[in-house]
Amino acid sequence: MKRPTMKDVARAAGVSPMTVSRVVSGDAGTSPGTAAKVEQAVRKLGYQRNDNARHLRQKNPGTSTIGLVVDDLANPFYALMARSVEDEAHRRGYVVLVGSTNDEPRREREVIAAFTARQVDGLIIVPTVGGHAFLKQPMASGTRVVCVDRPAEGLAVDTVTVDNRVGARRAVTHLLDRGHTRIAYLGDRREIWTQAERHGGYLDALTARGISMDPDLVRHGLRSPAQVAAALLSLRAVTDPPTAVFTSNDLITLGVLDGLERPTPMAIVGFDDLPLADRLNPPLTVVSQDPLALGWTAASLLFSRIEGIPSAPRDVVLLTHLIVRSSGEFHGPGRDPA
Amino acid sequence: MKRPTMKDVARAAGVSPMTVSRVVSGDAGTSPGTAAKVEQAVRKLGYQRNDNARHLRQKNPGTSTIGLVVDDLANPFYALMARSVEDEAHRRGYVVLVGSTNDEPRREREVIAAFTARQVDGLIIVPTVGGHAFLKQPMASGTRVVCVDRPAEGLAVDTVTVDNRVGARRAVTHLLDRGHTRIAYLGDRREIWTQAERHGGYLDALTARGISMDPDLVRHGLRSPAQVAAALLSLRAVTDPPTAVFTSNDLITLGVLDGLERPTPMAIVGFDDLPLADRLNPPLTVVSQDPLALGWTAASLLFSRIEGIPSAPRDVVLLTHLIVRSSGEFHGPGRDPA
DNA sequence: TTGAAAGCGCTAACAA
DNA sequence: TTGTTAGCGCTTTCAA
Repeated sequence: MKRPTMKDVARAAGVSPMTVSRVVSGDAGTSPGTAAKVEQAVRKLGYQRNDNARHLRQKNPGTSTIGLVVDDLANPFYALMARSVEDEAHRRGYVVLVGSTNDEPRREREVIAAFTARQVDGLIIVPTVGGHAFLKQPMASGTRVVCVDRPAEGLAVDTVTVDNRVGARRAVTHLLDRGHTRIAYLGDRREIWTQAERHGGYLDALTARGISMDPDLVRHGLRSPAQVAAALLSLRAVTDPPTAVFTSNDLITLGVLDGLERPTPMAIVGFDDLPLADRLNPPLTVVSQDPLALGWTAASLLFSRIEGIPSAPRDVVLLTHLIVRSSGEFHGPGRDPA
Repeated sequence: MKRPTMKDVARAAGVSPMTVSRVVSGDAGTSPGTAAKVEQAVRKLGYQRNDNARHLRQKNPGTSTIGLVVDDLANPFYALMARSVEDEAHRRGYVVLVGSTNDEPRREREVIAAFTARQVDGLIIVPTVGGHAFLKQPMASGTRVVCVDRPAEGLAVDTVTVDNRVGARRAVTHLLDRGHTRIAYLGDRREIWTQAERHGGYLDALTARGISMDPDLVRHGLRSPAQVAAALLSLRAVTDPPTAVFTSNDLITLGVLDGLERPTPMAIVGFDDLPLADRLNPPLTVVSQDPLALGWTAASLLFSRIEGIPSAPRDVVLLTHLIVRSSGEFHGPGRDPA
């Protein structure tokens, strides 16, 4: 019932615990004969080394454990990122603790505290909206930190993001090119950095064409399908309603699609690609980013820090792509389904 | 640079390490005055307790860490499950180590070994195809195990699955009811329990109608979009080609949709619901299961075991639902797009 | 090649 | 209320 320890193995093999340690850890300096005896005892008892105890004593620092803290693991975007991080970690012999913050600073702090208490060597985090000075303590005592998707307020660390603003601008410009002038913006909380950036790109595009922003067409803080549905409804009720909408993340795009008849009576371009996007009617035009690349880049950065590579914090910006399908086309009122 | 220890705090506060331990762990028996001194020293040094060391000594066993081992964390289905497990774990003050097996027994063993070496209290696993007797050792030494999505070969543990066979049978029967008699089966490796079950359900449905299975219409082992595309192509080339296809998981459904013109020239019913499934042309009929419920059930089972609740291994079977949209309808050859 | 002693950071058990 | 001693399971260091 209790786990066997090295002492148990030592007794069974008739050697000292130190010899067991050497054999189990593959250190040199044991005769083949003794090694065989020890290995047999290990098998017989079902012994496995306790790595927590090991890391406590071992001079070579580190637990070969990292923590990954995302907004929501169930979001396909973060799921892909997580898989990518995990693959790289596994390749290097690390395991990964994972946690979702739900974008709540309090939960983020709880999760991070639980991870650092377990002596993770590093942390890859998608920071929530609040300040992150609380990370300075663990960093000072050796925990490496990399931010991904968004930068952390008040914290100078390696950060991997995409060109959100450019991507959003491109999306909205695409809509303008198709003849739309009444373009709505639907986004999550603007306190979230990516959302602020994308909203900025929306404004950039309008400004470049000399179109003044109409506050009636902008909705922030959409975090649930119900909120998206409500926003959409209210949008269609304004005088001179929008002919197109730019949606600032995948969940909002999904929400809008759910709230619209088919074929879509409003043009739409969304941030984040979606499976099946090309099989909708009309096929969905999107700004796509590569979550696997984000995850891999963040992991690589983290591991090079853990391995002791110094230098000032780096900012890596990956590129987005506008995938033009056809949901951005302009259709006059009274459009007939094709 | 080095992490401060209790000794450091003790020195800074002018007390013994034991007193620090009591304050930090919220144990009774320290005067408010000393507690305040200690807390101040903790803040000044940025001290955080090393929980690995703590768990090593603490009589109360357990590390408040569990491991979650899935086939592929990037698969939305497992991502949802993971989130659900993580939520329940967080609610109970546990953290979760996560790993993907890619359905490779070797990687599964590596991941599980890395987890047990870190003294996880329990494991929730989606077992790969191989035998799992190797789990008996950790189980004997106290690691609790729950299987989810599929049972583990040669291992009697709590298991949470869905009624795969019934669901598949319902899907195929739905197709038969719509007048199809030439129905193809596209599945992943049949060694995977869920796939064998679903294939069984497919056979059940045919048998119930006295239709004999045509081996030309059955493809196993589809694990990539390319393989699915190839299978689809070869299917359409057989004499008397199928008018409908039953796809045995979400990835295969996606692959088939990608390989088909629009509107779909072949009826299709898939296992697993998909976002946007209802907005396709035609809307996709599916057998849906609830990954959140699977995750939550597995987690609840695991935690009750960890808390010491005994009893013989339990098998929990959750229900699937046929969501009828319209991709199952029968259309003669030469069908005109609507 | 092997083992004994000490100690990693913490807490159980006891003593003051 | 506080501190001392011992020891969790392991590895370092040094001696045999």
